Amino acid sequence: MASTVQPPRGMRDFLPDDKARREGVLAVIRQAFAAYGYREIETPVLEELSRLESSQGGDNEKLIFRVLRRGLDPHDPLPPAKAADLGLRYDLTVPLARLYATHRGELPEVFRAIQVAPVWRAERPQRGRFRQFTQCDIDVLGEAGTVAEVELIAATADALERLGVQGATVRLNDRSVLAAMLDACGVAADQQPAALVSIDKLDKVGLDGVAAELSANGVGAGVVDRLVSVLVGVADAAGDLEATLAALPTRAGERAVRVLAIRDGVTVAKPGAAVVVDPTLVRGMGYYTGPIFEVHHPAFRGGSIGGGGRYDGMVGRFAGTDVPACGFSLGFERVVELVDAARFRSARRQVALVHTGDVDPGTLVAWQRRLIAVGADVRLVPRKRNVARTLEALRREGFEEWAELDARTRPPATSGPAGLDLRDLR
RNA sequence: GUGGCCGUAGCUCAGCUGGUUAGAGCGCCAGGUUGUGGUCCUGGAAGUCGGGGGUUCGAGUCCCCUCGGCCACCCCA
Repeated sequence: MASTVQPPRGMRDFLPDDKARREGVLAVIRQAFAAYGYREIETPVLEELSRLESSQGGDNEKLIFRVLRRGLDPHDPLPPAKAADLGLRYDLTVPLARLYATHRGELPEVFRAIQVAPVWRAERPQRGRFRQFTQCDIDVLGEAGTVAEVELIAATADALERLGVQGATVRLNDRSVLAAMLDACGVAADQQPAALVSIDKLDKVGLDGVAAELSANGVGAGVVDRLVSVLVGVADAAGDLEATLAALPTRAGERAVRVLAIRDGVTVAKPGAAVVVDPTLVRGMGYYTGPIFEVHHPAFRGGSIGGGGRYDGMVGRFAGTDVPACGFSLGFERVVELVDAARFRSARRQVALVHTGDVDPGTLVAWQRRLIAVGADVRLVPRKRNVARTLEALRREGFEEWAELDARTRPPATSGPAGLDLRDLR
């Protein structure tokens, strides 16, 4: 093992190469979003627990890292519920709603926000899943129309396109379609949440698996049969829009108008975009109220690289009056993995000054500053026994040019026109 | 949160059924060699065998606990 000293479980250090790549990807995403008139905001990493916990964050609420109150008496331990009053955010949507409620008067009527920031969930880590990870969110607050959804999807598709990520598909659905579907099949209201979770696993456990889980949850056989036949119909439609709609119960089909409007909108706005209407898409967050969407990529079977939807009820919980809201979140850690190991290197010349140990520090840094002044990034590197190996390592870091300095190298002029000197820069 | 696999020098790994001062390659350092530099030779530094308990005359090797990584589930980005 590398070291016994390690970062906390599920959290990572980023070395220069990783960091450069991540920042490069982030810059592209930010530009793609900013191009649609969105502006970046930032909120504290901590929010009041009561806000994090009452916002229908689904299972994520169980994964909150809680922060102990200050000044607790260690000899008089309180139950966890009373010992903590703040928690690390598990997503960026809840803090955004809070920010909006706090600053509504200072914000435009329709507010478009970018958020690029870490969130925390106390999950069991594995590939593409961490306890601290970065999300890239765009949200539209104050827009009730489907233009919000169309724009969000277009912007997200743009970001992926700019990054050269191929093969991503956006799946679209609407919570009300799901609800109508379950109603029509006779699923009792109190069984619907569990039923949704089961349906969500369709692509993983298959029809039989879903049916078995529904039965296990106490859904009657007749109801399961009806639901399964709907799901079979959807599956047989194989993505064909008309066939998919025809497979739905009438009332559910009627509820699909918004989804269809969004799909049509995206198709008109961005003809190449891969958008698929999928009545079995569920999504875990409880706060979604209408259209929902998710980005899938073959590299993450079963998982998504992003998702979002409309959450018209949440801002009202904080602000008192309802404000329509809709957002899309890209899972940065997963997106980064899909981006070609393209080098996001400095545009400036990267120069190494390989020097012997007998050059005095002032002279060394004077040379360094002279090169900096004419547009290079310059690193001082002590000369070692095997220079060739040193140079190879530098090249891997992006230092393509180098010059050698020893005590006999004449000091640079401290003034006057500076050109990139040490003409034998190699 | 549940289950499985794994954890030996900076890196990649070897250490058979428990037995003397834990090894190799690469890298690193020093000296020499070489057509002033990715060669070769010699020597050297470097390991709490993830951590803690236990079994044993004796544990890197067995048992328990713990930390961390990976995988599946759960769920999600």
